[in-house]
Amino acid sequence: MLSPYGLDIIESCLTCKMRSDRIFCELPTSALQSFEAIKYATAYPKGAVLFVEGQAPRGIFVLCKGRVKLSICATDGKTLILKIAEPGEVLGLSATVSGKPYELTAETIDPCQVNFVKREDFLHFLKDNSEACFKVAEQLSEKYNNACHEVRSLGLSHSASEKLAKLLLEWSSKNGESAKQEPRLKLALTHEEIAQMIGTSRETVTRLFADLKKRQIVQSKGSTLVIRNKMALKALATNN
Amino acid sequence: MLSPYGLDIIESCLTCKMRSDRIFCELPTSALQSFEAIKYATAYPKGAVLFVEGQAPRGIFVLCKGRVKLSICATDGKTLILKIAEPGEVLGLSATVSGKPYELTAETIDPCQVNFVKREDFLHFLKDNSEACFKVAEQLSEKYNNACHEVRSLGLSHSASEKLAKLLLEWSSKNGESAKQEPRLKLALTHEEIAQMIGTSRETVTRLFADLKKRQIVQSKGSTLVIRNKMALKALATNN
DNA sequence: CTGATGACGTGACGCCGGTCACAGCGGTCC
DNA sequence: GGACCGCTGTGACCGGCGTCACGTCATCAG
Repeated sequence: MLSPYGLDIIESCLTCKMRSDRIFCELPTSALQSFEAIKYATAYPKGAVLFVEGQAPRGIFVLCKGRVKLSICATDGKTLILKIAEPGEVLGLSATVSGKPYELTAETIDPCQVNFVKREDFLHFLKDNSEACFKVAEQLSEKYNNACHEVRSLGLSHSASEKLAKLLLEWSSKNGESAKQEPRLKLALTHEEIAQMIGTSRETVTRLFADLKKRQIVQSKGSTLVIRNKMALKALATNN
Repeated sequence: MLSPYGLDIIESCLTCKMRSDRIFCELPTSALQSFEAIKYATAYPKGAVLFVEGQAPRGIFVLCKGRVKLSICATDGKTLILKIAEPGEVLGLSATVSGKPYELTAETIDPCQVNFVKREDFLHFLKDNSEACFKVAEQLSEKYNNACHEVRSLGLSHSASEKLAKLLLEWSSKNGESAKQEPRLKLALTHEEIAQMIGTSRETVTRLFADLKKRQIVQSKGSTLVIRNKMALKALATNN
């Protein structure tokens, strides 16, 4: 088995060990087999661009391994990071279904393994597999839901500190850490990128972190962040 | 035919004159008939609330006549209007498909005719009608697309004037007015509501309009607004 | 006619946060 | 080692806009 970019390639969806909570994974074997026939298993290095906003949709990208940064970008270069996609997510789905241009840009931030399916093939696949079609609807609902949360965070927050607090709480709830008294999380992003996630400037993020540390709400040990006062952080996230 | 709230009720989807660009309208007759069997034709007065964000999804609301305000709301009462839905739109679709709570609030701003379908019935309908299922996926893609535009507008704009200019251009492009040299549009919303659409305060909207008038970019005649300098407005929408 | 109500208009004030500028501080590559 | 580069930390400045306060105008009930 060749392994470009240091990845262990998952050869077949039928034998994939992750077949649990993934999208096209719980399909009947016959459907999975026809999916198998139209997919292209591909690998990308860190920093590769899967698609760019505004492009005509070529097809879907099922992320099997690695993380992908999803962002939108203004004409002046200002960037907003919407999400860091994790394995199991389907990227470019809505554009592929509707035929409209990709509405955001997808760029790998790890070496990634991706199953690509051409739009034409995918649409035929959906016509023939009503279960898959329903799963697509579910997945799109999920994405819409996320987008609504993003809108809420961007549109209804009063301050940058509120948005940062929300982001930290959201991150801590993704690992099993949220239940703990003092959740820990890895800060895999730079201040610049965090700023782009909450729509503010790099300097502001630096200052906000300094403030949180001074007020003993968080504490950083290298690249891990410990939330020492969860209540205070929640208060910041709901007030202003 | 009874007509509550001054509406002419469209009795059947099969004979509906609007069967063109609507969602469930281009289905084969057999599918339309089973849709007919599960839908409840209902009517609402102005100001009625179809559903509230956070509620468990009861089902979908197909808007046949009238307009519906879609908004999200913060704990402190601050409101963000996402969209004014027009006839043909399906409301509550994503929540009904995913089973998660409605992510926004829908409130009529005209007397409205609505076809309601219970979640359970609707899911069965989708299982049996793969074409309908695909249409749902298309519709959800559309909604996702809209949400992305909203995120872009909220997250990447530098100023309130930029967002207002974007909104006015968007409105003028909805009627056939956009091609004209000096497009006209009806201002059906109050300054307060416009403020809630672009995430700013009522006073700011008033001031922005005053400024646009002073600079001869727009001109108001009663409740209609004339865009006198489209170029300048576009410049405002892209710059800062 | 009069009071109430709701939308619009406008000045004053203050603060959040964007921007610029620069200073430490690891890494990495010759 | 030195040079370079990307990230982080901080101070100074100031402009946009949220907020408060108040005034005007149209509509409407009685």
